[in-house]
Amino acid sequence: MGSRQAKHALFEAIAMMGKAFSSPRRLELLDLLAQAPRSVEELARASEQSTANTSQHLRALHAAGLLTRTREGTRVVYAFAGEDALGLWLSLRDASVAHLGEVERAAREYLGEEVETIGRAELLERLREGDVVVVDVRPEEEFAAGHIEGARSIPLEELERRLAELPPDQEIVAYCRGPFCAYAHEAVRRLSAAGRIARRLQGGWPEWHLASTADPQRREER
Amino acid sequence: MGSRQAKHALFEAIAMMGKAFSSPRRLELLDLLAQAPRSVEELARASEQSTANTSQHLRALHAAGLLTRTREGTRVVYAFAGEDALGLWLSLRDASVAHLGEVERAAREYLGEEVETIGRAELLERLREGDVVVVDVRPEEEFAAGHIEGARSIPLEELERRLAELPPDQEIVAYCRGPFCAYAHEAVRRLSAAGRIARRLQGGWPEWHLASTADPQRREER
DNA sequence: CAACTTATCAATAGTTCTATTGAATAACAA
DNA sequence: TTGTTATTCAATAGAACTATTGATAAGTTG
Repeated sequence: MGSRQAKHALFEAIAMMGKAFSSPRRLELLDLLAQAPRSVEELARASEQSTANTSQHLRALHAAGLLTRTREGTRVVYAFAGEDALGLWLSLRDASVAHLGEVERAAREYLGEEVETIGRAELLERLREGDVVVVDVRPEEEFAAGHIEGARSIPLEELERRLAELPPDQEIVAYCRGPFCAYAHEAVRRLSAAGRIARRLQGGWPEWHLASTADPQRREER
Repeated sequence: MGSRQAKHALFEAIAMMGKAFSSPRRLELLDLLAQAPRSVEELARASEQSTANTSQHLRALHAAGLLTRTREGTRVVYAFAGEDALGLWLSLRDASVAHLGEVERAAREYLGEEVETIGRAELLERLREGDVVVVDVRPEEEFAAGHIEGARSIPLEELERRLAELPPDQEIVAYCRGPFCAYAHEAVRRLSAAGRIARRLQGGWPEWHLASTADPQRREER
């Protein structure tokens, strides 16, 4: 036992996982994939980088075991490999917010002025009472890939046009991709401007989903 | 909203946290610090690298907000910055085991033959019944920095010499630094060879500690 | 103050990582 | 088969990271 070499090999192997999270480009891809599985080309377009480069990064994430890869005809679709992988990404992101001032600053810069929020617990309560409308303001495909039960899909661009669909006397809760997604912020601002009572859900679909399915605190037995 | 530049800055900032986990040397330091706070020199010795190099890596981990730094006379002591940071390291490590065959293989190689284990729930039960002895086989300083309540400290090197301290008719549970620490494996082998009934606790002190203090599933509200 | 211990800084060579380009491959359809 | 689309591969130049060395700084002790 205690062989230095074996120990080094062990840490080297674990570092592969760490390296997966060490490039901003890769993190951007993870952030997109947290919403829904996507093809290389879609991801390349969404993150504004070349297909070849996107493909390489996806390959790296796949090699680290974070993503699955499925061929669909001529396209290749990548998706998160499981809830632990998704959870790890969210934890890393949250930790960076908690510990790095830069992240907080960059987030404020990106998101603009803060709006009123509502937490998971309170929303569940209000849903039970039935006096609230939940609106998913992400693109339709992401809604289709998974959404909060009972929510209706109104992508941000269509919000003003479809305002009549929302009952004028009920509070509206908007949500989108997560804490760093600007859609819900913007939606609440526009709804308020239109005279509605609106709040933004803390977190977004991935956080909600994970909190709903989590058997809390399941650490690998070893 | 939607400024590409601001978005890139955000991911760039988050990637700082990821980069902290991308070097095997740094992971080795984190692994040591998960047991107890330590000075630069101790860490350098324990991980068999130069002081200058160790200092640089510690500086990087500190910059990522994972470690705290305290001057104590002529020494500088580093420690984990909080339970979320510790939890993040353990999650990353666990995910790498779950998803990367290399890690599993390297671990088996390093740890040698598997021994009988006991889980947290069962141990808690047995402790309540009082028919088990828990032995912490880590170095004494690590025991001093924190240990399972009711455990007694017998560092691995002293195990044979102090065998008489352990009641011969009770089952013994040994634990050490974690799933990749060879001490408990070795302790159980030696105890079995001495005719005792012994098992190894799944995980080690950091896992136990975190599971004991966790309010499960606390995601930053945003 | 001088000697000593511990830790950090600064410069650098070697290595690894990233983005880019253009070519190669896979699946499909005409 | 040929053409088309989507993805990956291979080579490469430039950027970032790592370990090493020797010098410097902070704090203690005699």
